[in-house]
Amino acid sequence: MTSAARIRFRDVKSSVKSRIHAGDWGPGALLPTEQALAEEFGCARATVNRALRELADEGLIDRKRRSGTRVAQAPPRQAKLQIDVVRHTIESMNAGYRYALLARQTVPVPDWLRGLWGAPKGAMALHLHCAHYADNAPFQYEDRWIALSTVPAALRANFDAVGPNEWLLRQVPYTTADISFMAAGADGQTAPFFGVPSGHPLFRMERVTWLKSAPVTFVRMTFHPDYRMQTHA
Amino acid sequence: MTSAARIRFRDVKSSVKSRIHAGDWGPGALLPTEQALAEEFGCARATVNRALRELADEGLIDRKRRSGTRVAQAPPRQAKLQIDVVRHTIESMNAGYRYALLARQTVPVPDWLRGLWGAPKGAMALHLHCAHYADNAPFQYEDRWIALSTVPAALRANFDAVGPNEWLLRQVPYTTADISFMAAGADGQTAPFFGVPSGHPLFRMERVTWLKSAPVTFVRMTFHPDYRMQTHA
DNA sequence: AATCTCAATATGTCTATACATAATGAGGCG
DNA sequence: CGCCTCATTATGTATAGACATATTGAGATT
Repeated sequence: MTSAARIRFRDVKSSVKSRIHAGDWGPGALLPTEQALAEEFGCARATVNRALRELADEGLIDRKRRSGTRVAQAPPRQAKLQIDVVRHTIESMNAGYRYALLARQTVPVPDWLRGLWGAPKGAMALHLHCAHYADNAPFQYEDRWIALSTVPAALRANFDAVGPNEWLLRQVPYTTADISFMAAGADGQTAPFFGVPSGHPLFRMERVTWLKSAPVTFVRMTFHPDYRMQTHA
Repeated sequence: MTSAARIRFRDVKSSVKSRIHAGDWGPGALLPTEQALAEEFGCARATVNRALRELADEGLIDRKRRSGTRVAQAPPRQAKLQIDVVRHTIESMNAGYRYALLARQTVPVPDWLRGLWGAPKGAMALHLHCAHYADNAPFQYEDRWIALSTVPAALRANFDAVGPNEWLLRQVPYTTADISFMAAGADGQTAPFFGVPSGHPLFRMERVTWLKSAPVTFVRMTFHPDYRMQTHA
């Protein structure tokens, strides 16, 4: 029969992982060397190396040259969030998506935003207010600022059909961003939009976006009262 | 002098990445084969393979056997959150950490939690209320449920010194969890704790935890009014 | 025109070997 | 005793070569 199917790095990886989960090696314990594991599994050291490297990426083990490989002290509690375009979020709920541009204004960048962006005095921005509906129920209120120094094309863009988020994704695809989440009370714009009293708790996400180090956009997304953001896998 | 320093996979990776960022290859574009890139960079195919594999892990490119490697259509907007133990969060702000157990009760698992956990009727739980302070200012209110069927040792544990989160991490280190974030109004417990009026918006995180498929714990963590959760690099 | 078969192809993985690099600890020296 | 030096060691990375595997497009068959 298949005397011993060729070992794959996935087998080594899952085998080591389950031994850790089973408690064979407790937190802080020193694992055998790659050499030793390679002999035990009957494979090349490179195969063990790849397995252990991926486990280290996942945060399950810590590796240090010369010292060896140890089980991580604190198991990783890291959450991955998939930040989708609102339209996709809504469509994946099998709901109808509708979008409306509520207001549009070209203004000097206010001081608080100049600080966030690191923009010079006198910089100009396009300020938009947008509404996103799921099956005609208000879903998200978008308060968007676009840095005209970096994205001047925004002035000539018509945001009636396509929302600024999707438009920006096409214009400047590869950006870096800082995201934060918080609770906020419904204000003069969001309270009437969602039909809740002023001060009502709403989930909010803010994102600052740069292209290299040039400011691109700042957006404050406020969600409907029952919204929950969940970790994804 | 150094005629041509040996190429490393990091060099290949960053070179390909910057070409994509620069727009040399737009979204959807087909990249050269590993073979071709290896010749261009003067290195082995395995080196190019590792570079491209990592870029694919980051979501920047899509790879398919025989079809080749393409620049991803939608640039990845994924956020990684580092969920730390509260004590670490507070200590890393250079603030003094203080913890207090407010209430402790053994009760049958309520229906809403039985649903979340998939627990049988009549299961028992330990229900705790805890307070976490940063420099004596209220920081987080913890409403904790522990499944006694899976973690019976919790009955004999003394949660006066060590909080249930850290205690559980030591008892059952390797678990899977579902995390969600939301906004909540201050209630009978949290409003007096934080000194805000009832209904005041507060950021909340809930986590359901299993060991394999056995329920371990459910926790509802409500944060102080100014709390923001931020993405971490 | 529709479907089926098969060879070509790009990525996926493994091996054996080699050298690079960081960290450690032992031994020597002041 | 404290400090420096250096060999040792485990991981980190590169290479050439090989085989595995999914997918596709072309050509053959229906």
